[in-house]
Amino acid sequence: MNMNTHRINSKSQISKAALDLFIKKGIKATTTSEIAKKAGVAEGTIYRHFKSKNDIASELFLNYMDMFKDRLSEAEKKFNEPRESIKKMIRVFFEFAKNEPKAYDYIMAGHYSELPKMTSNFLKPKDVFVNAIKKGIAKGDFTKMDENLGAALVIGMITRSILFFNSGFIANDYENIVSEVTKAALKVLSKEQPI
Amino acid sequence: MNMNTHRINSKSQISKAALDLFIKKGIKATTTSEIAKKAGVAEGTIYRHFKSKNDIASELFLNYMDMFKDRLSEAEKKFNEPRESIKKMIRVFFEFAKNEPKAYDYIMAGHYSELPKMTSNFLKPKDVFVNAIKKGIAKGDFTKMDENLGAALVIGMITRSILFFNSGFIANDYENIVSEVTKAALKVLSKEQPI
Amino acid sequence: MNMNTHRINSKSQISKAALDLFIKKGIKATTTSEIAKKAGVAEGTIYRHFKSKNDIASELFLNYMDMFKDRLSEAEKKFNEPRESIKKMIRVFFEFAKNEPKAYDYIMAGHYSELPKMTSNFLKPKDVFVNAIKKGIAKGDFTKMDENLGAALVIGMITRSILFFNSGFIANDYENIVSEVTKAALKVLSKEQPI
Amino acid sequence: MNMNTHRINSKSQISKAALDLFIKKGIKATTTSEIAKKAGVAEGTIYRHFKSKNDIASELFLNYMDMFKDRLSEAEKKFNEPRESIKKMIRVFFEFAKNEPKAYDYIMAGHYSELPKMTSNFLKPKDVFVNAIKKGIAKGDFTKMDENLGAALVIGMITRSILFFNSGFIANDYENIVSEVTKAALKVLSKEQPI
DNA sequence: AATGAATGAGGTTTCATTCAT
DNA sequence: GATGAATGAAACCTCATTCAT
Repeated sequence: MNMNTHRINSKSQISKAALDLFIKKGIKATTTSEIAKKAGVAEGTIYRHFKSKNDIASELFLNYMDMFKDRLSEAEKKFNEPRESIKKMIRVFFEFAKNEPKAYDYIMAGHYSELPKMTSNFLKPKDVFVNAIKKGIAKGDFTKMDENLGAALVIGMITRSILFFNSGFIANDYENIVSEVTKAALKVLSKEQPI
Repeated sequence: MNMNTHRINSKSQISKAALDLFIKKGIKATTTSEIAKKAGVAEGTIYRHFKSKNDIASELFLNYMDMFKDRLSEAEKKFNEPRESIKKMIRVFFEFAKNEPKAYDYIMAGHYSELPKMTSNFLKPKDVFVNAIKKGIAKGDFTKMDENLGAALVIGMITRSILFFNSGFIANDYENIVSEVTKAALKVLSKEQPI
Repeated sequence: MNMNTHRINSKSQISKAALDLFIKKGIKATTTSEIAKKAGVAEGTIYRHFKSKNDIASELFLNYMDMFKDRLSEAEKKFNEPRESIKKMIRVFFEFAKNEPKAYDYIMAGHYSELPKMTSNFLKPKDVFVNAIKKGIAKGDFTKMDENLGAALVIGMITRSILFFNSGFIANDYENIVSEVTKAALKVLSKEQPI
Repeated sequence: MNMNTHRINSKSQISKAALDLFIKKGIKATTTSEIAKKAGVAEGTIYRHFKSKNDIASELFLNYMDMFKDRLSEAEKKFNEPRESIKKMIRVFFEFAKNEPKAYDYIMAGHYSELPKMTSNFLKPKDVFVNAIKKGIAKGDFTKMDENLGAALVIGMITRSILFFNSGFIANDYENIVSEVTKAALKVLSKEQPI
């Protein structure tokens, strides 16, 4: 009997199981026993791969947050034109929510607030927006405003739209929503009325 | 020794203490012992006023959500002009966040998702926005769009701005932010560029 | 407002309520709050009349046990003829079960075993049977046997029959059962076949 | 320190400890802490083997009741002659009380009445007696009577005798009591006077 | 005498973590 | 690496009793 047959990667099984449960019930409300059962491993096995339950939660959060921020960063850097950067970032935001729904939900749910202290002196996704907006203002493409407020407005529109869409409140199809949100964001940021 | 016998109002002490802790740590992560200590009562006293810890959380959520929705409803009904309704609702939103910061935080934090099932077939705050937007579109004041998407855009801008403001990201003063958000919301909803 | 209007006798209300509940759920499982509610008094009132919850249980047990034993004693003393004594005692036993069903159930349920220590150096009901049987043997009316065993046989038949009857297992009517049990008891005790 | 790690059989230790305590004090009055201490395990260990304290009580009751009923059934089936069946059943009853005194006490104490609801639509021990008596009446060996009443009389004599014997009221030796009770039971059931 | 809010000890249960295998 | 029984601290909750009114 090959003990490793179906145990190619216990760690990733555990991560996946934990992610699902953390999203659904929160970190505190998820038990190690549930994680183990869902991952198909023994409870003790969790502790060969993670220091503690919170450790799983932290690792997941940090990884996904980083991944998300990197995708936004890439999008931003792709264009010199701030308007194009913003457009691309909005699309990437929506795409991330669509293609990595669990990662997205976990990041957004804010369950990490249950963690002791997520020291967050690293670059955050919002900072990528702030940068792009700052550039746009400097270039004269965007109307003068506090760039953090600008980021709040744009990110707020995106996230709430995704939330409402996922809740089934909005009938429009996905592409349509992306384009509506993009239009709205540019309206808000632009000096001149976009056509 | 019996300092709390016939305390003016044990129930409200408990509610207040629980609210603070629920916001800070979530419902599950808050212990009844912490609530009791903070409220200055014995742990058993909690159960003379509430059926369970979750019961406190539910009552708080339902009460505050109702209060919030009522204030928005009032604001909406005050004007015939949808644009004026929206303006007032945005102000009321910000005002609620400022004057009842704990109620606001609790509602927004989404900790109630830890509760068994908050059956929410009652009128939600977003529905008040949806109504006003629908009216505005009918009247020709607002551009044609899915009214739920419109609500998502407006509410998203408001909530994210409040979040960023409370996090200290935005330097602008409060009044300024309210007016910027209002301007942006009308830009997004309007057919014609507002002056 | 006359406060005493419906409070003629709090103590007996409490006793009655407690008896019902003790029978149904046992002493430990009955709460003072339930007793108070059922008795229509405040929880604190219980402690004006009884030292403790167990005190109610003891008082009830002692009172009813005494009452029961006295009725049996009376029955026994009424006749010189042991056979007649036994007949009467069996009838009194059944009658007690019928007329004071709660007292009977409480005594029989054995819930008093939950009490700290029911010191039982008083005369017990079984001793009345033992006496009558001893006399009958001395007189030559009853067959020679350990008088305690005789009492066990007779009491066993009575109590089990009542139990089965109250459980709805036996279709016969009450009178019939009394007479059948009496006949059986005499059969068991008698030297000669009773006619 | 970890003296109990991989103890031979924690579950049976817990069962045994619980049985003793349930008999002595009742289910409700027995605490999980007492059970754990007596079983030599940690309190939490109880819950690896049982869903709840009541679960232990139910399992014990169901198991022992079944075991008891099976032994009676076997005894009944061993003979075609109803008189022989009854004789054997009485002996088996006494033997069970002697050899499995705790199981017997637990079944008889009626503490299971503290359990939520022991749905008892399974075959009960008394039904085995009812069957044998019915057969005896049909065969003309036993006098005509309600077979449930007959079972009540016989079971009553047995159980009360055992109770009195265990309480030290009866001086006779065990064998003697069994034979006296058997004689009495046949007297009660038989048409003709047994010699 | 009566009330009932408050108490707090103690009950049952949960669960992250350990460790012998 | 993996297991899973056992642990025990700590969680939630109950309830007999007290005491200011």
